Amino acid sequence: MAITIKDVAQKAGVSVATVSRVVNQKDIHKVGLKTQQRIEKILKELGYYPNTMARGLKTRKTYNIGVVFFWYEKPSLSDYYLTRVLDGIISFISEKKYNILMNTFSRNIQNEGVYANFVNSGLVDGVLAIAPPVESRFFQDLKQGSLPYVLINYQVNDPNVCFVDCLNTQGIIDVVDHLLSLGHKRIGFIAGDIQYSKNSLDRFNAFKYILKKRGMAFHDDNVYFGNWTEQAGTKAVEAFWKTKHPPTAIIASNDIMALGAIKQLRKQGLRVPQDVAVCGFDDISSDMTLTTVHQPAFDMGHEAAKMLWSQIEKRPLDYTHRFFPTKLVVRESCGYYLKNSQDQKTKS
Amino acid sequence: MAITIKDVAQKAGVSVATVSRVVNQKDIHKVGLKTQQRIEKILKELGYYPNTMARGLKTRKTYNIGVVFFWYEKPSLSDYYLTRVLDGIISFISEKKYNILMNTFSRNIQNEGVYANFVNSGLVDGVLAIAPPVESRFFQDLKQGSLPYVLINYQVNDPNVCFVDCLNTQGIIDVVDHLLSLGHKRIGFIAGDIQYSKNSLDRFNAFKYILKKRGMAFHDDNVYFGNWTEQAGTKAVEAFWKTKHPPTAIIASNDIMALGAIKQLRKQGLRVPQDVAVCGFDDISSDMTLTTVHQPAFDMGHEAAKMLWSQIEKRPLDYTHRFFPTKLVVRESCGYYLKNSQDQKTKS
DNA sequence: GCAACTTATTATATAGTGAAATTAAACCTC
DNA sequence: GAGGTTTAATTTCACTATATAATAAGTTGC
Repeated sequence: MAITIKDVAQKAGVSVATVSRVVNQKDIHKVGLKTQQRIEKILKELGYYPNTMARGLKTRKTYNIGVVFFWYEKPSLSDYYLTRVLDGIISFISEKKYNILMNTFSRNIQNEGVYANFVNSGLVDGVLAIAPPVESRFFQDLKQGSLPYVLINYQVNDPNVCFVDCLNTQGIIDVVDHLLSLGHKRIGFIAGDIQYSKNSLDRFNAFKYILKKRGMAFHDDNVYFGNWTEQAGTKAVEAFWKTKHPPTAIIASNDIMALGAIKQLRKQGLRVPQDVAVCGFDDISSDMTLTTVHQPAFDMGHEAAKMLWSQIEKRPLDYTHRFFPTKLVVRESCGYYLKNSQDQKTKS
Repeated sequence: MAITIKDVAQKAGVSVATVSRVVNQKDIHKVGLKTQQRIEKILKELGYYPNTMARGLKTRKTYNIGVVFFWYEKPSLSDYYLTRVLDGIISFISEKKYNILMNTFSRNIQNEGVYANFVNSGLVDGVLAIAPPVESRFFQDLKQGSLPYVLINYQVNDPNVCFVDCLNTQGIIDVVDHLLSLGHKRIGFIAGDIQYSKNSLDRFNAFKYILKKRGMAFHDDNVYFGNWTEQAGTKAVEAFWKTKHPPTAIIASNDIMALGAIKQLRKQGLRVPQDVAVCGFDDISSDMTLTTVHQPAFDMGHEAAKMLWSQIEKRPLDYTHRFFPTKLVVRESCGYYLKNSQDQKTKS
């Protein structure tokens, strides 16, 4: 059995209240100096560590923050900008002496009650939700609960709800404009899943918007709806090249799908970027040749954590929303100027 | 204020014990069917969720497992095989309905008391430690505590201590033999920090061992002791090329340092692999051209989690140690045959 | 046939669980 | 004895476990 505050009190010949004061250095002026020192000595001798459960029960404070992310086929951090978001969160939160309680839910299966339990069980002081599914039960439970929370990569119209996001629309505009400036007339788009992902929807809408604004036609058969995986990228290329007019450039809603697309293009004997230009989104930096839209994931995680912390500790909040600019990173995968779609030349 | 079991009991006109039985489905035969149904209805109506703190206090069970990793300059998941280890852990643990409580400590600073607090606070049912520092205070606290724990990437002689590791020695032997077979006579070695990392030490010792066994000379000035970072890789190359006899091949103790080395080599006008062959360790797959030793990080994480879970749930444990084989992955960064160190040709 | 006694079922009351807050009390000092 | 300092006792937090009580139905003895 572990040492309790009672044991310490008994050995010191004082009450538990006195020990508690010394341990927490709270109302310490109510404890005499010599008793204080005696208790401190015994604390070390016995190796006492307060029980978090008991303390949490009384104080309603756990120093845990819940971090939730969602998966498609299986939970995974690897294939994702997710890791950098987490790094940002960790860097802020660990400095503030909080723990991170990680939890992950399926994006498709709506486990009734599981979310609510997580939110209402008193295990965490607040929640950071990374790219939660649209219209999800999870989101409802979060709203109904009394816990502070911050959404990452999700925008809400409610001015009271805290979130951080990147400027998806501008990111897509940049990459489309870049491709147009290279002379591309027909751009394929690989979307993430529109149904569950807010980011995906935003990026897709931005794509349609900017095409129209630039006076370009939008072709249904040059769009593929994937699920963020590499396989989705390969499938998209297969689909595009079954149509009469395959694109000369492809924008994928994330880097993973872009890499999948490149793989499939090469398999079909097409060169990147000579035959087809490919761009991604996220900048996961696992491939140093991919043109992509950089998302400042670390900063977003850091800022979200800060927002949550401010709420938990009841500090003044400068803003409830925060948008981060993206940055177009031009690399080799679309670095060529296109005279026309038949005859392609390299730019010196 | 959140709904408590008392509220439910009051509304249902029964005692709290009865409600507890229904909530946990424990000793449920002691509750009449109609009372059961009535309570279940009220449970939903009021939206009751048990308080984890109160429950944990009584039952001594939290359904949290602590995952600890260590950093050098700042906490980070990105630059590492760490992410895959975590994926393995998550994949097992989330299926078992446990939460992951992540905590990270500095490798250099020994924060007295902090580890012990983490181990003894009753917040977690067990601990997974990823590559803990050698001879660390953390390790002592873990041993002294009564929590079950499993070490990842750390071997201990004690048959009662659970750990998983990869076969570092064989990995290094494979890569050395590969380089020797390509004709290299002078191999540089970039070690991780020997002082704090068990893996690093094992790999370095393996390197010395196999050189001797193959009848090759070991040169002190062809060894550099880094700290796993990219910068360490660049520094190593700088150091090697200041000596009289720079190596024709370099083995780095992890991929990050190998990539740093390649960067610096190119900066100095040397070609990889034509002029210098470079190999890494881990297979972080952020660069598809690097020859490296693959470490089955996912499986290791998965297995470690399973071991821990078995201990926590008092299931029979098949073994306390588990070693995973590595696999040499030959890619471009060392793909050439060397006739002699002056005159190099490519193999067709 | 009725009280008394079983036996099984169902519900309640009570005692922890460790720590913190609140209230009460003891102890000085002047 | 007032006033301040220091310590103690008690209650609270939400929940679970254990022991005990109540209830009901059936069985037996006389």
